[in-house]
Amino acid sequence: MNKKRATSQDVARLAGVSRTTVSFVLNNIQGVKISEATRAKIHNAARELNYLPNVSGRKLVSGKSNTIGLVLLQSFVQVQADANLINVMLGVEKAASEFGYHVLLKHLEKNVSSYTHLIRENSVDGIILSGPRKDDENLIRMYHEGFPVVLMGQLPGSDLPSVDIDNQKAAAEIVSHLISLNHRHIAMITNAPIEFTSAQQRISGYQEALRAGGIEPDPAYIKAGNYTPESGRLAMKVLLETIPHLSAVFIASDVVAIGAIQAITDAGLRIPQDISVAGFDDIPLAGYFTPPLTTMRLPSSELGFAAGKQLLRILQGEKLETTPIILKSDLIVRSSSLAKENSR
Amino acid sequence: MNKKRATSQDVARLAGVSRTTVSFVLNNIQGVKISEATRAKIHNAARELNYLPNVSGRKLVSGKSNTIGLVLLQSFVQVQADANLINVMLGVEKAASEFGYHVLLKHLEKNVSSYTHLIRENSVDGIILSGPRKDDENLIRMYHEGFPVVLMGQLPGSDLPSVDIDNQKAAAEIVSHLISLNHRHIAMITNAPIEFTSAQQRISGYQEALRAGGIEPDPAYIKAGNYTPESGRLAMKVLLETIPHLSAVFIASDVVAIGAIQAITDAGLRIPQDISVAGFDDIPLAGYFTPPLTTMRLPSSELGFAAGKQLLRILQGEKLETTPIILKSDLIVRSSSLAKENSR
DNA sequence: ACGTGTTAGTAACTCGTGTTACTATTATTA
DNA sequence: TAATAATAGTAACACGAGTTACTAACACGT
Repeated sequence: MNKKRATSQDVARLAGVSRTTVSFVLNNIQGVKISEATRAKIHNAARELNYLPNVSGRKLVSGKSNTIGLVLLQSFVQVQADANLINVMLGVEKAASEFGYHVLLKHLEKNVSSYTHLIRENSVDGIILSGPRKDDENLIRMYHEGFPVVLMGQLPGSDLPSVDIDNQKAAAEIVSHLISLNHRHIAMITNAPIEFTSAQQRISGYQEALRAGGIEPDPAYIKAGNYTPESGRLAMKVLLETIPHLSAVFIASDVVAIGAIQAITDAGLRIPQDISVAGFDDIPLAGYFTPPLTTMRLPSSELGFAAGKQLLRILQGEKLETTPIILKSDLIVRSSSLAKENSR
Repeated sequence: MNKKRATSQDVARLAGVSRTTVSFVLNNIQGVKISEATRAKIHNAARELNYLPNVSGRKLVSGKSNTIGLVLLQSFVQVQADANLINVMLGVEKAASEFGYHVLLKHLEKNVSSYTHLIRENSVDGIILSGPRKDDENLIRMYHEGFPVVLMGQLPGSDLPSVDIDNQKAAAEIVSHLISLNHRHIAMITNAPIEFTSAQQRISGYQEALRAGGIEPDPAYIKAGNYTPESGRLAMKVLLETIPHLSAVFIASDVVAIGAIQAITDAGLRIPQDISVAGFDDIPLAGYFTPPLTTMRLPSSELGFAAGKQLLRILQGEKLETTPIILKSDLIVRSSSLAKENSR
């Protein structure tokens, strides 16, 4: 059935040389003298036998796996709702394959610290951790023991290498946009439960922008979403019922926003004439919402690519400053936000 | 910096036994007599040293990598637009981890046959191929040489193991739904360029349903989409301009559908009063379109899980019939489809 | 006392590769 | 011509496990 795959021994035999020479030639080792003639013989033999080095053997001696782990700690719903995640993953994969690395995918909803196994058993050389949790004391210890890790998203108070967007600044920017349209009563729905770092940072940005615009933030204006459209619908319903004069809402996730939009429409209000809506993420469908959604575009595949590259640098032994890499996001203005008439 | 990880030799030394004994005990080999006392000593030593077997060493002798490859052949836009893909991926990962396998992720937009390397160099034991191309003659040869492969989606005319939905039946089902609502002039927009198998199968289903309803299919009623909302918008625009009496449209992708919906709305027509719309996929946002979209729900994570499980069965040496595994999809009726008044 | 079994364990080999240290041959120089 | 250097290549070891074939020690029955 399955023909035995050729080993370097087979190549050596066919070329009439030693295995050592084969290794030297095929790996193109510098500073070793081998005649052009034998080199050619070896290359021919390798081609004829369809030889590919067995990675296990190679790994064993090198101690490296040439593989990086991409570990997703998000819950299943969270992963499902994150339309940008696939881009992040492909970005990581792209960075890895440019360096000749493979990507091992791991989803750990529970048993959250078992990713350490991956490194300790030498399945991967390093890990990109998406969705790190604050309560993961394991992680910081690992890092200080020298485990190569790069975080997607930040862990406040730690000095681990990370790649992220500036959530606070991005949130501030889009809320400023709403303020510049004369809105004063601006509510917010978070992307995630408020204990999550990204939610907190986006809240901070929202508050920062309000203060900069001379508006005192009111906690009652903030409701928590949890990734899903339904959570947005419910949060928006509450906001509409409890906040008078509401004229704009910033929803820190496009997916949550579509639920909020439905709640607004169901309440008989028009977007943007009665209420302006701004989202966050710029998922591929955002431009096709009713109405098309003003939002912040995140550089998702760039995030993945940067994280991959950063990890590979670490693996290559480069010493690099541990300042987080922050990529910038762009305000995309569409028709869901509109200058407020003085009426309402 | 990075403390050397313990080897089985270290464990043996600490327990005062030979490495062989350590291997026997930790792998719980049946039919080997080792006293309870030594067993305990070894387990204690292993725990104390935090011992994990190095996979490279293990792979080398076993010839197995305990890893399966998940290879995506879709183009970047195709991946981005496929909101269900992430579920498929997690489904595969779940199946793999239940069997103690890892998942290697590979995206090959070009250089499409280089996935064979993965197996030949022993990086993975088998492959799940998502988005197989018909022109990949490589693939069939590989399969007959005994390479373990499972396809996501079918390759017509081949007998490779595959996991898929019944595209034709699902399309027929949703078109029948439209017919049951008295629609007679039903157009279609494909999910992908028509050379793609899934597009062809869905077209067949559409035509089958029409014929079953006593309607002769008209090629002019079919336009091709290419994964994106924009392609749906353009296709729908053409349909609206060229097809008289049009009262319903089946769009074989929810993402493409949202573009079509925009085109319909832009033309001043109402959904579903003027035109009924049905999609395909039931992406998480489909219930929040304006109006909520009637569509077919695909068992995406089940597809991934089934594919993973099937591959693992093959790797376990089970001989199984090569009939494709077909999972069923469900009609989800929402408000974008409505019975036709006799007026229009 | 002798052979036979059983128990508890180990030495030595294997997997496929990378790499160090060494040798045999030929060419060059004093 | 003898000493030296350069060239072309190899033997032997290492990596960390799994596994086969073997042995030493003791118990048992006759």
